[in-house]
Order: sequence, then structure tokens, then C-alpha cells
Amino acid sequence: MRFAPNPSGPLHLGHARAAFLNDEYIRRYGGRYILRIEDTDPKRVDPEAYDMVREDIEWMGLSITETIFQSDRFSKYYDVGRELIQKGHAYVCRCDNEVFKDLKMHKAACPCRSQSPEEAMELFEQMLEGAFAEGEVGVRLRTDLDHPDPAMRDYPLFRVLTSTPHQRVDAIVYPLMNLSVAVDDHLLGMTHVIRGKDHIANTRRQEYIFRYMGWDTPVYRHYGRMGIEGVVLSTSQMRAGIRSGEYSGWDDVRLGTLRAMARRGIQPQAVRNAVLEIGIGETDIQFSWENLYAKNKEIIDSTADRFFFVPDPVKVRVTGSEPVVAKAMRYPGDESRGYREIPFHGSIFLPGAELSSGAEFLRLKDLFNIRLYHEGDCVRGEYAGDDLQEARSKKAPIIQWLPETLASACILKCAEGDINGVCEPEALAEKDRIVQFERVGFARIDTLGDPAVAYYAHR
RNA sequence: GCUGAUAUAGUGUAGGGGUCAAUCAUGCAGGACUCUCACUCCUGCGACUGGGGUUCAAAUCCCCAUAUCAGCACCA
Repeated sequence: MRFAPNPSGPLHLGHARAAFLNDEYIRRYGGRYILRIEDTDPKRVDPEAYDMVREDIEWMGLSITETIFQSDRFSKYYDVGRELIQKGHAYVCRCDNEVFKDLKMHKAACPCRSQSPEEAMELFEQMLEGAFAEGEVGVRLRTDLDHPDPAMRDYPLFRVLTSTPHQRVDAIVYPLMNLSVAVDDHLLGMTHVIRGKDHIANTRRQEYIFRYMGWDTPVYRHYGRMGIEGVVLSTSQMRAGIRSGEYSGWDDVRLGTLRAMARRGIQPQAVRNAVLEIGIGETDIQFSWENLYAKNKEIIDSTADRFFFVPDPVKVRVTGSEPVVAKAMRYPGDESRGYREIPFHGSIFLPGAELSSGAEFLRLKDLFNIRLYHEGDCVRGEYAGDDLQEARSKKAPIIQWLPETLASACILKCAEGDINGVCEPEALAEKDRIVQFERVGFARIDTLGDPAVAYYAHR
């Protein structure tokens, strides 16, 4: 099996599907799992992407057994190219692109097609020596001009590219993916290839090469296209968004990249479970965040300690009670995980939304009931008893609160925007921690400080 | 335009001639539990794209239509 990303940017959910699906087959049936970096187009290689891809794969925890770079293997591609030419299966085409396209659509041969293997070989060697300029020539495979699918007719194998130097290899002639992929799939002993439906035509093209070379073809599986609601998965579109300042970076919370998910506290195992559930169906699907969130919650709920986070905090003076200390469980129902101690002495923060909801009788969670009095722009609170049952029977909202003296500023980063708030200092004890802000949702503590920054995951 | 693939609840899946008045998860609604709108538990809601055909019997096989997606790049 293999996972073969193009190093043009960080990996996203679409990559994760291919990566985990292949990984799962390895887990179940054994075999080698080759990470193949497909960097045969210098125009599409982002030098930083090599590292990003490596990091993302580490995050996913794939059981990769070996890693290869196609840019190290150009000579192998040239060798196969020569062999195909020798066998009369390929020729060097000097036609104008538009002209060829037109001929192809009419099932007509271009003049170059009648080359002898010797002529073609001569031209190919000249190509390698740099005798031709970029765009002037290409090597094409002789397939079948009568093929009903125009996409199959004499497709290209190599091109000349000099305008963009490659990061890792000094080359004039570049293999195109159908050649390099077919060669590597064979040379690396691939028995099964699982990839997206968008490669279905490429599979058929590559099968020509396998046939001409007398190689056994792998078993191919093509899964359907996947879209994600409200997210662009296209690397180039994401890059454009970052450049224009619309996104803060590759890990912007609104992006479908793995690093964006990681930052929000989405666990790799959750992504794995979600994409494995989707499977290798050929149906095009619209991936919904809900399903991923459910998988993630399954994993993080039991380990995430609970804390108060007060969004859009409003300071309220509460009278009628002596200072007391509230004890709140770190995890409901599990005393062994201990308690947070939250002191009350008059002045507290309450969620702005709660005050404007119109409720007049509330319970401060783990403390006591209060009655609210709206006096102009100000809100005043008054102690209204300790009875939890009373609050329940009156269907009073049980809300989170924080004392003025024990409230750390915290920005909660959401896809919809930032929410300013305050939270318990203890929640900010360590970076990377995943907590649940009661009545708000799960979040990952991203940056300590004043204000601290937390990334919102989901409810 | 040509070529090909696909079509089951809002979303994702199972089911490949009878046991399907269709599985599971998620979602939503209600309830139980609970000092969170979390977790857990219970109940409910919600789907075979349309039309023909084959057959005693079709979600399942065939044809047509429709829709969606992909390819027809000197990208992967």
C-alpha cells in the first residue's frame, strides 16, 4: 500500500482519508506502507511542505514502513521511458498543444506519431541534453487513437521544464505523473492502490504502461469525492486565502487542514474513526463536521476536566450572602478527580447572554440561587437561597460564573470569530490541555498568558 | 461535446432477488439521571432519485431519464 501526497502544502482531511484507509488495510492484512512524496512538478512544490507533510503524518500516527521521494528517482523514469520508446510504444511529439488537442478530438494522428523507435530515441536523448525549450516537445505514449475516451488517446509521459528549478533535483526533462506513478507502483511492488475517483482515468492510462512493460497491475480501488461543509480543501485556494489575509495561516480554525483540527483539539484517532466509517464507497459525499465532532467527543469527554468560562462577561454585584467558597467537581460524578474551589465574595462575572435573556431567577452553579434586578444599564443580584431543588422546580437556568478576583482573561477562538471571556485560572494551568467549558463546549488551551487563548473544538 | 463513475433519513453508513413496513452512528424532539446545553440511559422523528422492464417476488438485476462528480493539462 502507499500514501502518495504532493508536497504542495499541509495535509487536509481529504489526505487523511487516503492515508487512514491505506493504513487500515496494512493493520488488518499486513504488508508494507510506503510514503511516496510525489514532487515531480517543481511548480507545485512548496519547499515548506516537505516538513509539513512529515509533521502531519506523525500526527496521524501512520504505520509507514518506508519513505521515498520521486525526485530521487528520475533516472528510473528515464530508463522506463527509453524502454517504451525502444519498444515503439512512445514517441517524441513536437506538435503545438492546441493542434494536437484538435487532432486528438478527431481521432487523428499527429505527424510525430510515425517516428521510428530510433528517431524517437535520438530525440529523447536530445531532450535530456537540453536541446529543446520548455513547451516545445513532449514524450507521448502510443495508446489508441480510436479509444472512445479522448482522455486515453496518446497522453504525455515527459515534458521539458526549465523555467522553474526543482528544489531537490537538477533536471530538464520531467516525468508526468502517469509515468512516474506507474513506474513506482511497479518498482515498489504495490499490490493494492486505494485512491480517489478522480484518478479513475489515470488508472486506465497507467494500465497501458503496465501492459506495454509486461508488468502485473495492482488491484485498484477508487473512493468517491469528498466535500466538507463550509470548507475549502483546495490547497491553492487555501494558500490564496492566507496570502490575502483572510486566513491567519495553514492552521486557521476555518480550514480543513489537519493542523487546524489539531489546534482545536480534534484527536487524530477521531479523524481516523470518522474516515474509516466513510470507507471506500464510490459515492460522492458531503462530509459533515457533526460526525467528526461526535467521534472526537467520544474520545475526549471522559478525560476533559470541567471549568467555568464566562463569555462576554458582565460584572454583577450580588448582595445578601456572606463570602463562601463553592466546590465544583472537575468531572461530574467522579470525586476521585477532585474539586475546584471558587470563592464568592460579592462581585462576580456572568455571561452577557444570560443577563439579556430575561431570566430573573438563576442558580449560580455549585453556589446558590440569585434574583436579578435590572436597573437601567446595571444589573444587580441578590442572594435567593441555597435550595437546588427550588431552582430546579422553577426551571431556573443553572449558569457558570466567576468571582472578579479569580477570573483570567481568555479568548476563545471559534470558526465564527473570537469570543472574549474569563475563565478559571486552573483551566490555564498547562498548554495543549483539552478542557470542557461548562455550557460552552470543548476547547484546547493554545496559548498561556494574559489574555490566554483557547481554541474551540465543538460542543 | 465525448468518456466514465455514482444515486438508501439532514449527514455518514449497512443491506447485492424473498426473512426490508430497511441496519447502525450522528442529528433533531421529548423524557430519566445530573448543580453544564457534557456524559449515560429511554422513547420518538426521519430514507431506497424518477419512469419503464425482467420476476411469483426488486432497495437489490436490466433499460431510459434526471442529478451529482470526475477525466478529456507538457498538474497530482
